[in-house]
Amino acid sequence: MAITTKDVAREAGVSSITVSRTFSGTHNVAEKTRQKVLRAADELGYVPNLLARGLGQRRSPVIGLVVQDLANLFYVDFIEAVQTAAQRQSHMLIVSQSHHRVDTESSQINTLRQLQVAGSLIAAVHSDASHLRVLKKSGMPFVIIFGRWEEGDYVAVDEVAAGQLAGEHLLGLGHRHLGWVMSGELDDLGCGKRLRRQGYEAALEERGLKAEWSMLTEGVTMSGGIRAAEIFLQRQSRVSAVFVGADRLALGFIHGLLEGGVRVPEDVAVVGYGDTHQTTIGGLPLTTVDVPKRQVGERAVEILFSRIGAESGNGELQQILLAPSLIIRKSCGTQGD
Amino acid sequence: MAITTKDVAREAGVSSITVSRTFSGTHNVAEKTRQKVLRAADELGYVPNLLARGLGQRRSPVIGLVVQDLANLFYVDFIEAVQTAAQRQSHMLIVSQSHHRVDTESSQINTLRQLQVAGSLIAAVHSDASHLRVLKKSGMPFVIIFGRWEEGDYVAVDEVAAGQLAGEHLLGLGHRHLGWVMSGELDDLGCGKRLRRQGYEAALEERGLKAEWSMLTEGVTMSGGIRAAEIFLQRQSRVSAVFVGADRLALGFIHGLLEGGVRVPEDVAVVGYGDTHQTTIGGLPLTTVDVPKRQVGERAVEILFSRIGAESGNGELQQILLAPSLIIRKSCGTQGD
DNA sequence: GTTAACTGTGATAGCGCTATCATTGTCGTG
DNA sequence: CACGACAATGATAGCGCTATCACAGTTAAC
Repeated sequence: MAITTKDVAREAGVSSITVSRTFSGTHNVAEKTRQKVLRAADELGYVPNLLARGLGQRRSPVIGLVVQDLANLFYVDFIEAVQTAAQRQSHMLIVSQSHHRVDTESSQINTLRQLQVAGSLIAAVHSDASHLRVLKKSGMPFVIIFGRWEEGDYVAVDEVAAGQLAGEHLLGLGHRHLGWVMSGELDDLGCGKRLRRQGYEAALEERGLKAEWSMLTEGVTMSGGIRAAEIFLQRQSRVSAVFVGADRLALGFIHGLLEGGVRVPEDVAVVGYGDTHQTTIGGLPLTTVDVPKRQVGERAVEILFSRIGAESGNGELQQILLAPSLIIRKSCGTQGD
Repeated sequence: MAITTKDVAREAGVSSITVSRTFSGTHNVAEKTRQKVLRAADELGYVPNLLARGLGQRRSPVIGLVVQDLANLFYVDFIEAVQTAAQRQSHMLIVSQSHHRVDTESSQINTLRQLQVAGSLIAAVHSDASHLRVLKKSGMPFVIIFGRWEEGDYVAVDEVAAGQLAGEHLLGLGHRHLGWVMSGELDDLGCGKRLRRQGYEAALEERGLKAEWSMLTEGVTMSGGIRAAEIFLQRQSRVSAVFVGADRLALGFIHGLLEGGVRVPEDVAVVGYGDTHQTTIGGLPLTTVDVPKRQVGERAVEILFSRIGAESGNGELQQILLAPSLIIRKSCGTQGD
């Protein structure tokens, strides 16, 4: 039913291979022939079938992306960057979500393999990476993002530096009684949360201090943050500054504090992490550790295509750590205040 | 190189078709045979090749989505809903962006066709829909979203109602000198912006009023809104309430007003449109017309799959208009104020 | 016991493209 | 002008799967 290279070939008075070559651009075709073919194709409404092409080449011009949750604003700019970078390489982008579950992640990856995508970007859920090993053996190129997996390529954020940035900022503002809140969910790959915390605690230690209060939440939702604030308030501690390891959590936390009659930043300063577009709560813009999300996407795609282009196996691992930066808004006050 | 049905067949002592049927689930296979096949497949590490399957069936288990700009927060929840709905139907989702250009949109659609996707969702840029007609002829099912195209299926928002909602809210608060700001960019398909404006003006007319100030901006960026505010301020008009046809624009507009020393909502009330996660500026949460974005996604996918399932051509057009709703926050004050 | 309906399996033939090998012609060089 | 280098095109085969047709075996119905 569909119009094929053969139909176009007949119309143009050439062979089907010439038509194929005209459209794939992999071989020289004389300009005159090219024109004939294009005219014939246009006349017939020919559209190349990329599945057929892909079948022969064992891959389709598509890359896959697996993130935890597409509704998370954290990923918005990242995805835009990835799509744009993919498009520049004439590849389409499939997005899917793992919903923080290893089994879902694994099945998404599997489907991508079945679709013969050229490669994938994976925001892996968990440090249990047996399915990644399987994937690696399969030969499909992939790059881990926002997480570290020492056995393969990754582009991640220097989480230790992120924690330090937060800690040093708070210390610099004169706080001496510090705490933290972190999601206690399933470990992310490479234990980013733990590293973030370590960086934070390292900053404190440098001044001979220790976190005086801490808490692990379930999930990274606003309501998780609110609950954390409730618990914080019950303790009536003298803690005056808190690093909250995710913006949504931080916003919830601030909300909870404000509701509880605690002033932010006057009574308690709060630093978030991620910078996720949702920057303000109760009129208070959040000071947070920003992650270069677009850059992560661009670098990851770059690495991915270098793998796709190359013959399998060769090349050393590309393991990139990008530096976070601090965005000072109002939730910690400022030195001048 | 890759493991094929044939390899599995040999290992399991059946024919390759039986293997195929075991994995595609389209025919009965005796439980005992099934087990044998699955065991053999597992042993060999067999993964079905969906390109090959797709080649025969002329479509792949993928649907496409074309939006204007993936970085626009407006689409976040929508995309999440679409991905989830697609996944429920065992389809992957390709996302791409048109960057507000008809030619880009057209080429994205074309690529989707080449990939033999089962169907597409298109947030069409423009009322010039010749490429949509071509697409329709090609037989690939598609549903227009956030826009109206009378020649095909669509799921859109009742823009007139949205404008009315905004107008009535402002009128209800006692405002009598009203204005509006709207993106003057390329028309969206079905002229949503114009309808929104019409609804707004209809609400005013009902009270015998007219918009006393209006402006078209380029693009829907914050800076566009800021520029609009500058121009608004130069006019020194007595306008006390403005409907701004996009949230980003509205936030910029408010920002510009505040910078110019105008109080919001005391001096000027502002209603936005879209409700895009970015809800607050200068400590002021935006009152806005909300659009049921997730619902649009779910309905659109539903319609799309009904087309994919059906034999071509039959069935009447599905043209859905969903009702917007008003989210009252603070940028208009409230009756009580 | 015959017909009919249904279940489970197989053989064959492509789906539309391109890798591979082969062929023809064209040009420059000594 | 003979030779090799290269450019342009073609013929063939096959990528891995399933639609299609075919057929044996089983069960049900009258």
